[in-house]
Amino acid sequence: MPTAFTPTLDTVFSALADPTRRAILSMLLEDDMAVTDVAEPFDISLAAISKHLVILTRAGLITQEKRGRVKWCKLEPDALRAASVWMQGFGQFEAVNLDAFERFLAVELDPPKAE
Amino acid sequence: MPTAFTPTLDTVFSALADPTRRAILSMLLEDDMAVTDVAEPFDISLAAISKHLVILTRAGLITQEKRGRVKWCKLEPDALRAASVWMQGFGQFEAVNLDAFERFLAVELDPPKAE
DNA sequence: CGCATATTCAACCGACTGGTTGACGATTGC
DNA sequence: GCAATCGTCAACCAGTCGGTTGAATATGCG
Repeated sequence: MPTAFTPTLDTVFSALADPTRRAILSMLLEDDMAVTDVAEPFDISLAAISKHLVILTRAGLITQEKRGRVKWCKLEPDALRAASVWMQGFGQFEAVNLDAFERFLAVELDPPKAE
Repeated sequence: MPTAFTPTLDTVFSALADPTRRAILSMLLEDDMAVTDVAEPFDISLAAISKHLVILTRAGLITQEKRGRVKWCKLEPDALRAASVWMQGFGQFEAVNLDAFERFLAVELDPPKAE
């Protein structure tokens, strides 16, 4: 049974490290999809896709809901927040010599625009 | 020899997927460090740390410069930009909140500091 | 009911990972 | 010169990863 997974930076970053999984996430940005439809554009087996979806689920990046015999995959972008925050701790790295907390405040007051 | 590494999302995310490597990056936020000093707080061999530093270098997250017999490690936070932008595509996470920052502190700045 | 569809399970495979140890080249300092 | 220090290299190991195939489990449909 799906015990309550507690996504960590480890699981999130390693889930994101695979290009197939990132592509799946991008697809789910458009809309929820069934497992078979997720698999369709890829050249690998359905079982392999199923495993990727398990990994994304354990990372909290998607949820899956079974309706009838179809399992729908839904993006959960909130799971990226902790990782994003972690990275932003490094992002504002100007010449100023800020410690981690000051840097965080700077990010919070003036969030970087993803250009 | 400055082999032109072309850091990809793959290399960056998989570099970030390891807690030891994230801890190293956090340590380098404070200041540049020699390899031996990077290794000091960890319970693993110097050779293992050296391998981690190679992975961080190939991801573009740090650079290393040898002065005398000491090799200095320097954080290169710009390498996070592409990954950060990619993640921003999924969530309009507005300004980060304090909960998220506390998780950042608890999880990532917890590991032992090198003095 | 019986068959097709949707998805996972189980076993297996080769490649990669993170770790070890010991030897090694380079540099420093007595 | 010689010994200690800094860091990497090479070989090895156990475990994980991404993939396969084939069987199994649900569910829907005619």
